[in-house]
Amino acid sequence: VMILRSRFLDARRKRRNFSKQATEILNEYFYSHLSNPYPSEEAKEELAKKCSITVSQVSNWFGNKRIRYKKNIGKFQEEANLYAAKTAVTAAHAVAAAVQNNQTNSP
Amino acid sequence: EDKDPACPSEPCPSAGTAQTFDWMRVKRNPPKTAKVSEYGLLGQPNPIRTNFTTKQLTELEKEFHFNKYLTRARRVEIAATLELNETQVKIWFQNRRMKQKKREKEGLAPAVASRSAK
DNA sequence: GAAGCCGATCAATCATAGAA
DNA sequence: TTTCTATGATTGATCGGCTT
Repeated sequence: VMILRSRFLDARRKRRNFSKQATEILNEYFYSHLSNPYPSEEAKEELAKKCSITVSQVSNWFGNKRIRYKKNIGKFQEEANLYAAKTAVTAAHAVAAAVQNNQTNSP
Repeated sequence: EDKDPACPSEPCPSAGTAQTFDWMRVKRNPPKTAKVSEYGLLGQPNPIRTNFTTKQLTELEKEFHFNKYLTRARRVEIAATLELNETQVKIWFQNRRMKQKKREKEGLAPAVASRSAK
């Protein structure tokens, strides 16, 4: 039959998931730019370096993420809140550190 | 069920403000490759994304190896031979060139050596 | 002013990795 | 192990911008 669907047995067969931290970095960027999750070429290169993946892989990741996110926003709500909180905590730490440093220098 | 954007300027941390931005509303127009089938009859307006056969892809690939760009005449020829629109052939070559460029850019010096495999 | 190209993206699908 | 879901990659086709 039409078993010709053997799409030349692409290279997608040997797919490898990205590292936990790479996904972490990508998601942080995605959710902190949820209003416009379209990283520039420069931003993609930076993300690629941080994640130890190629620029194309970064593009693929954002392409898939955007499509899948808008396909079912509800499904990503929990994840969205998670990263929103994470960035908030990071910001809080920065402020706390600044305050701490300020007090230490004020006898 | 949508949430009324009650607090647009106030970053209330505990509330999951899942706003919908413009990029989430983007919709692509369906492919103009409608091409009502010859004897279709089935209420299939248009299969949307055409699935090229192995034969068609092989011929296109062969032609690409010969010429990265097509002339109008050649395009008409190929389209007729492979039973595709001129547009489909044109688009295929465009995509193929992009693919070629991508491969050249990446398949060149992986930077970090990988001579530890095998 | 329509037509082709480029670069980015979309959207559907494939094939596999991983969870259940 | 088998089934189902999450995810990276591929690709025909679209969108906007620019050139011919």
